[in-house]
Amino acid sequence: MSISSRFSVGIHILALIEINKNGISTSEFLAGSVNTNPAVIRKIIGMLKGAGLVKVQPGIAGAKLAMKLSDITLFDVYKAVNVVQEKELFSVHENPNPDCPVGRNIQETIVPLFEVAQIALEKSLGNVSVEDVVNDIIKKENIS
Amino acid sequence: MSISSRFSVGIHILALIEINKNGISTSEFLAGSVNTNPAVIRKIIGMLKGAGLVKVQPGIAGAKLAMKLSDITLFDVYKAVNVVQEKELFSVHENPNPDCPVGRNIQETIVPLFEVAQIALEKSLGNVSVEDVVNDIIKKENIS
DNA sequence: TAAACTTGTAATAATATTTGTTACAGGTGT
DNA sequence: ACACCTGTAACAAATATTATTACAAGTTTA
Ligand code: FES
Ligand code: FES
Repeated sequence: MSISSRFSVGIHILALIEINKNGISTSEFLAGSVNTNPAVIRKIIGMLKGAGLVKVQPGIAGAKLAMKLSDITLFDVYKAVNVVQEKELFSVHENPNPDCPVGRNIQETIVPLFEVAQIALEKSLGNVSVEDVVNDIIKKENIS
Repeated sequence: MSISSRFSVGIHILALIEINKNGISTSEFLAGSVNTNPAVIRKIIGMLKGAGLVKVQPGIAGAKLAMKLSDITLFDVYKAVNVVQEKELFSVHENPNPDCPVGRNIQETIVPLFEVAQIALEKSLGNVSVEDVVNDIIKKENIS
């Protein structure tokens, strides 16, 4: 199992809008960089827009950032593109046997533990901004 | 996306072997409690055995614990059942465009950040033992 | 106003992953 | 010999992910 690449693509999109800020970032342009279909990009941009991270308008070419990149954390992107439902990073087997002491309690016991772990993950994502990502890309470009 | 329930089933199996320690925990017995097919249980038990968490022998009915439950953390189970590959909790889109400054750097930039988050998750799982799970189940049973 | 281009969105297809099922070889104990 | 178990592989079914195609509706510009 792996968390959908929608997340990494979302980060990619935001970073590229920034780096291409003097140009026009259409879904086709972005798709060329990510190497996927423009419709995929439009769907993800729609999600980023829903979360207030970008501005786009039907008919008008190009997406723009709606916030400072330093205010957008990876956690914001992660939530925006909806790759993991709340409390559902780990799936738990359904319908355990209610006649078994373990079966009738395992879910209630395990779910909160899984939740703590999920929150630890998400907290970590919250410590990094997309600006950090862009700066790292710029640094890597300058060195090489 | 969700992490395979093999993980929760693995925890369930260990807990049930403990609670049924005076009985014989065959794959059929365990399957009845988890509510799945015995072959699924045998496959998972095989993984737990590979990690040294349980003892089973071909032909001999029943699985036994190979370690003290207090020494088995949820992280141990998680690794044993192989629900997430190392560094691959998050998938990253492949083949980004090497002619784009973002495309040619995004992977190298993002992967370490994802890794930090994954480790935070795993560290959290390492803080809880299967014994804690069993104790919680027992507590819940006694109250109700 | 028409043509050219865009976004938003849905329907569909292709692919991959997860889970369950069936079957059976080979081990063990009665 | 028989009944029972584990280990394992092959297969099937159910889900989820990603890509593709198509088109309505908005915008620009010529
Ligand atoms: S059914 Fe999950 S522990 Fe018994
Ligand atoms: S950022 Fe992923 S291809 Fe440009």
